[in-house]
Amino acid sequence: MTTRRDHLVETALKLFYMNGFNATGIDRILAESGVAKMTLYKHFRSKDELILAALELRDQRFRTWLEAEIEQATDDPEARLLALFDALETWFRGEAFKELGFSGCAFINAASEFADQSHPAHQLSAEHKQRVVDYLERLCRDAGLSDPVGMAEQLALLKEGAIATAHVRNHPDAARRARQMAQTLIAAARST
Amino acid sequence: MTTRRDHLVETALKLFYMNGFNATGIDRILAESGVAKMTLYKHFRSKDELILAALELRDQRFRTWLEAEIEQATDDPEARLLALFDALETWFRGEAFKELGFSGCAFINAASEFADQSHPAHQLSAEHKQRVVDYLERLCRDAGLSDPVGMAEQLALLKEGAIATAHVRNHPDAARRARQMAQTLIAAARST
DNA sequence: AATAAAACAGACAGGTCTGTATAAATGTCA
DNA sequence: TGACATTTATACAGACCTGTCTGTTTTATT
Repeated sequence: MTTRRDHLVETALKLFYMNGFNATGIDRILAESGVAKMTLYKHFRSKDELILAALELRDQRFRTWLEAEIEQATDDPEARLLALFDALETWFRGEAFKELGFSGCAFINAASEFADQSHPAHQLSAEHKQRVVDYLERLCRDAGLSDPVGMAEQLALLKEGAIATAHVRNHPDAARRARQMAQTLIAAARST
Repeated sequence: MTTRRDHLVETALKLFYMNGFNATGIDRILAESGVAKMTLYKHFRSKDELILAALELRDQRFRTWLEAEIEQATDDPEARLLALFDALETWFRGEAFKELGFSGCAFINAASEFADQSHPAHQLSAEHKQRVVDYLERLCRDAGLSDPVGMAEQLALLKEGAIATAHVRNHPDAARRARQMAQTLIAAARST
């Protein structure tokens, strides 16, 4: 029965994502979740460990959501590459994770706050990004593209650019622009 | 003679950029700069104001550097669009702002820590991004592209994607990939 | 050299932070 | 019901934070 621990991580993720890691105190997480402080420190050795648990939850949740969104959009392998950007747009508009809204990418945010490359949270963020690239590579392979690795990296780069643009400048339509660019790039890759 | 104030803002920018805004205490900035606390509060009403001053300095410095880098690279208007990504690569490799190294984009970082869109630091970040887009639009116009506004937005999106990728995943070669993508997209735009 | 402005050092207040200690309350399961 | 583990409430330590206050020293101007 880890329901107490889970509830804690859930609340932590929400507050960390919406207000930042350093700016969110433990007391706030405890108050919001209704969990006692000693319970937190029974499950986690430190706040840092809680942060890591929250990011791991986010990684799992986000990738599950993204893959489902893409795969239920269409069966056509090439159309799935574009469906990525449709998914992004619903995310940017706050329709994906209703209780969280959209505050950029939790992992870009983590890498910002924990700038040191060797920090566990930064490393975990890099791993998350890599996992997404790996998934995109699979999609590119399914679409029969000649350079699935390269195209996956291209799509990932467009995705990161769209996220940053949507967040910093509050331009959710960056997803549509990225989609258009992806279309052009895929067409160019196909004709080689 | 604002040399004392300038030195303070300079030190603040360095520490904020390398270690984050919330994680950097005022005492550290004072110790590193050798400025007394009362001097800080004579020039700024609060830490937030110091943060804004540091970001304004960064905006000015970064854009000056970027424009110089592009304009001294070549006189060919179209080649300048690609020179953007060469500049990014030297930045990612830590050769641009020697004393700062590379810790991502200060404005993406600021938007991460101050997630609220109405926060002055977030707004200033959005303005910085917009100014860069405006500059790129000028370059696109000089290159005689048919849709300078749209292409500037595309290049900016590639730039943001490259920055995020270079920082989070520690992939400075993202600049080169973005350059390649830009080339393809420009070619596609020219042939319409 | 005299006067005014600026920067200095350092203590301090009041608050917040993480993490620990203690003891009461709650729930679980035999 | 009784034994046991988990969670709770609350107080606390020690560190750090921002911002203020006081008084001294340095710097600039005339």
